[in-house]
Amino acid sequence: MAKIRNAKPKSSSGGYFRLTGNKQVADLLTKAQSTVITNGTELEKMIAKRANCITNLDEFMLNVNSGIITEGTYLCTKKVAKKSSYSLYKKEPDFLIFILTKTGKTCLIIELKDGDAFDTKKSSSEYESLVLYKNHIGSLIEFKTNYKICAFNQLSKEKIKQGFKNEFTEDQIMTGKEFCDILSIDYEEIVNKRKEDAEDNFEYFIQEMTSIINTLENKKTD
DNA sequence: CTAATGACGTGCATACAGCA
DNA sequence: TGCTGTATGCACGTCATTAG
Repeated sequence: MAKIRNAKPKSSSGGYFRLTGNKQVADLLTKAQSTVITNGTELEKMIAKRANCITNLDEFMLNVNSGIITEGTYLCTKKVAKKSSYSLYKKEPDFLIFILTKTGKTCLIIELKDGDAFDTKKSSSEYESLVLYKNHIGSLIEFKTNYKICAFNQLSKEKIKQGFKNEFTEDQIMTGKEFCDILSIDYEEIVNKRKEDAEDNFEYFIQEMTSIINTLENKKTD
């Protein structure tokens, strides 16, 4: 759950205090910033929890190579990939998806983005990292490898493409819905759960601001 | 002139190594 | 073993410079 009211920032909020000159406001902004970060990692966790996950990539590959695993769709998290022999100097993508059918084996390298607006300045380096990893793992496994960028909250591929300054072609772009469909998990359910958080965050934020305003008013009439 | 870009800065979370 | 510092990833921002 990514809720501002539950955020417990560890580092100090000096920057926001400099910005506002009010400790209560600064603390609230710090908690909000903390929650933005949490929300991103939370999304990865929500996906991993609902998908068919691999817990050991090396073991999985052995099972594939020895014919024990022949079919199915499997999700490999960054953490699991990092611990495997397929790790690439801490430059793992967010997810790997392995799709095995009777006709072939595919590995999708996924970079997941929360939100629909991007850090446009980093799109080219994101791209290079994906290509790098594709070449790396592609040379090690007998899968057809492909990289995809996924914008979880943007339904329009054209907008995603634009957001990344056309660094990716349309078939390298995935929406959150497509991503979830591949993994057979419920996109709407995840989106709705996050909307609940948003409602709570709105209420909490307004409530806190109101309370700050009230204390200021009271000081005035003292 | 405007849009894009690179370098840099601020804040926070998390994983992990190294230490006591 | 548990704690702490460090590296990394992510979101968002400024400023100066460059490309068109």
